[in-house]
Amino acid sequence: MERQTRQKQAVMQAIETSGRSLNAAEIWSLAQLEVPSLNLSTVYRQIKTLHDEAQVVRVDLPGQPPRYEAPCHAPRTRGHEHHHHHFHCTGCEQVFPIHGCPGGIERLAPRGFQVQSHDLTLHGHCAACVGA
Amino acid sequence: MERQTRQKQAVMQAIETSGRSLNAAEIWSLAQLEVPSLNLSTVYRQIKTLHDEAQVVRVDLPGQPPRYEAPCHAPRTRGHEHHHHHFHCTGCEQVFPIHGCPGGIERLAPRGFQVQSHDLTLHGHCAACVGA
DNA sequence: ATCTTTGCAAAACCTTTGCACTGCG
DNA sequence: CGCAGTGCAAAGGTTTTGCAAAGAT
Repeated sequence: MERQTRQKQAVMQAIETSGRSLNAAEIWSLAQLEVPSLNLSTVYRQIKTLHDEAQVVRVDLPGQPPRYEAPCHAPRTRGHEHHHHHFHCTGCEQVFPIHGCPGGIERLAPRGFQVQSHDLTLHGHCAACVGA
Repeated sequence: MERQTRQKQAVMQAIETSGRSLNAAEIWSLAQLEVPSLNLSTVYRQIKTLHDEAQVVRVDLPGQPPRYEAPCHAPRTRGHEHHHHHFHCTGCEQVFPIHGCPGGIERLAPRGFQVQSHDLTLHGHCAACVGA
């Protein structure tokens, strides 16, 4: 049976309250504000558990370590995660969700290929880094 | 001054003749057919050299180790690499180039964000794996 | 008291680096 | 020959795992 611990809560809360996608180290930093003794291994283990329970979604961006974010149920579609993409700021390295999606992507595949899904990542400067 | 070696030729040839994007291990396997004693470190070093010389292009797909491919000069645009994306086959794990690109991607960014570039990856089954 | 979860340290995995040797020019 | 390039082994960075101790129920 699953137990409630300060560590687990700290990890979950870090992911939920950030509003963006965090990698393991970022989650660790944030969760340590809550539980200073928190160990990185524990963060990885909690991430794995939460991911298996579909409490967090893994976000893979090209050339980057995996990030994790809280499931976004906005236009709730039968329990499915809302389809969205990500903006990667090359200034502060933070990753933000973006909600649109260009159409007609299936048409780009070579003839005979079958598209199951797609990932789109935008790179650039976030509002804060454009100003700076 | 730069020297010609069997190892360098084997690495370059593996990348050029494959017609797709290869990771370090794949390059190693292929190049070893040519030079069986080839060391993985040498492969990494040659990749780095070739990449610095713009002889190979690095391809990062979400959640995957970096791959490398020969530059595609098709619609040669003043020496620039032709802008393209990739199709990742979830069956055979191979990666293929795709040449279209959906428009209006900049419009997806949040207000105040500045888009510099983008990556698009399609996932699915390639023609061979659809048939199988 | 039981049994999951934790912290620590070691291992695993991929990539890079130090160093002496090979071999191209 | 001289020095770029190679092989090997060791080191780095990140994630995973083994194990004894801690702590939730």
